[in-house]
Amino acid sequence: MEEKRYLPHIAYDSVIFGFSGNQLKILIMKYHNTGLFALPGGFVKMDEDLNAAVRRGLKERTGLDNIYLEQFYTFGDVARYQSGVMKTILEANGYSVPENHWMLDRFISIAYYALINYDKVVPTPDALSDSCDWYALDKLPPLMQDHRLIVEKALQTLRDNLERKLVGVNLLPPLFTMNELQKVYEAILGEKLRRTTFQRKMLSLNFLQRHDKQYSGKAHKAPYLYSFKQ
Amino acid sequence: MEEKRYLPHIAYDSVIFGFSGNQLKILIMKYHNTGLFALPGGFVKMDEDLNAAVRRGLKERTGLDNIYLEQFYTFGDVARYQSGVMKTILEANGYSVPENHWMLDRFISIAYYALINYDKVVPTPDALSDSCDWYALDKLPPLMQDHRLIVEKALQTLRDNLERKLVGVNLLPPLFTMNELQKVYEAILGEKLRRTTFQRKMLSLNFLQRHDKQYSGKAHKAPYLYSFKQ
DNA sequence: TAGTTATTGTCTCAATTTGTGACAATAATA
DNA sequence: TATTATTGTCACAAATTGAGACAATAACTA
Repeated sequence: MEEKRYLPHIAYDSVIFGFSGNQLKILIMKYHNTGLFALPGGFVKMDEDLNAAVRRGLKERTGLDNIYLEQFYTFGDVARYQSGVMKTILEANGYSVPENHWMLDRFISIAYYALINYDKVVPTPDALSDSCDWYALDKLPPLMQDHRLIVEKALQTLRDNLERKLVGVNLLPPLFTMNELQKVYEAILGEKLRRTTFQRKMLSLNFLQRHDKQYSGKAHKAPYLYSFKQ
Repeated sequence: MEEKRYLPHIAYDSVIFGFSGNQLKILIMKYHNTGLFALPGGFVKMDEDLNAAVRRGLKERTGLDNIYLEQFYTFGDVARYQSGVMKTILEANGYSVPENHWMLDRFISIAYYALINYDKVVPTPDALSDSCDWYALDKLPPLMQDHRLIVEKALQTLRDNLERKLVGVNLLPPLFTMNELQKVYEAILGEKLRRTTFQRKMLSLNFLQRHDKQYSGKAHKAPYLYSFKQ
């Protein structure tokens, strides 16, 4: 936490989405000895691109490179600045915090969301936290500061983008069935979709490559596997 | 330009769209004695909400409150920081600039676009610039730093949002004809639209309130005037 | 081995939306 | 009174989407 290395007043927060058990989940950090839950976030080094800083943090939390990442909003209200919270966290970790410590200042935060393959992730806490875990969106713990709002805006943006881009595939492994893709869409949109209409729509977009069938061992017809073209 | 009053490293830029002569235009500042053109922008006071700072700047440049405003991206690459440019501008205005002046630091910039009624605006330069003028999008002067990129991303976002929200009306006066609205859409999308389809679409959205006809003095049927509901 | 079960791929038809042109209505002009 | 330019609306075709039907099939059951 060397003071001079980071841009003051500037932070980022990331809403990292994964898909498991037919549910949309996100990664949440829990800070040492405080009961405080927060989104994974961090600071930008003096000579580092903003996007690079976020990818660096993502790599540390998930072990993954080349993550689908999108910036969606910058939160800049004065009210989000509560120096007491940061002080609590730092002191719970044994730091003695001078009044004018840079981490107690007001921050604006650039928020990103990421879509990753749940199975590939090894959630990893940082120095200040004792866990980094998946939480289903409807079972989030109380989050510190305005992080709840950030999550909601991330989900809203993801929904909006889902209809324009084919981002849903980033939550799945390279090969997936049409039904799995539909479940992802249903989890994101929060509504049931019609099987035939969904399949027709997806295929008409010409972004899916069909592969061999997947024999699941279940007593029914085996579905095709698909991958995302390009 | 009192140093302590602004958050360091943080700026905003605004792409202010207006509609005139069937063209989309934006406001561009020209700095004193430098030949440099730039987007209107500014800094955030220590105790000021980010959005409030942008509205404050908008008010100064246009004279307007209650502007339709949307944040669309935060630019945070290291490469956008060119201390030489800022130094040139400051020195051309007679400031003597110490090496470590806060305005020469690296900045990240939160970019917004605004939609306003062209006729209501009184473009007003700031202390460092000698003009603030409308430029058609296809006749922009060379812009400093990455401002060209910011404009392009603003236009892209505006296009994307046009299909989801009914933002186009913000570029028109309170009462407008269907044809005027169509011209706005065509200017934003950069393509001709079909009259009947456009009219049917707009009316089906149920956001338009029909008023009396507008007698223009032209030799043809007078069109209805519309306003935006709510 | 033949029937059963659950799910899948595909097809069909209806309903809705969009593309395209036609045409009468109308405000000012000649 | 005819002409002109544009508008509001309608009609029909084309395309897309909604909703269900049904045969195909992988594994299980008996």
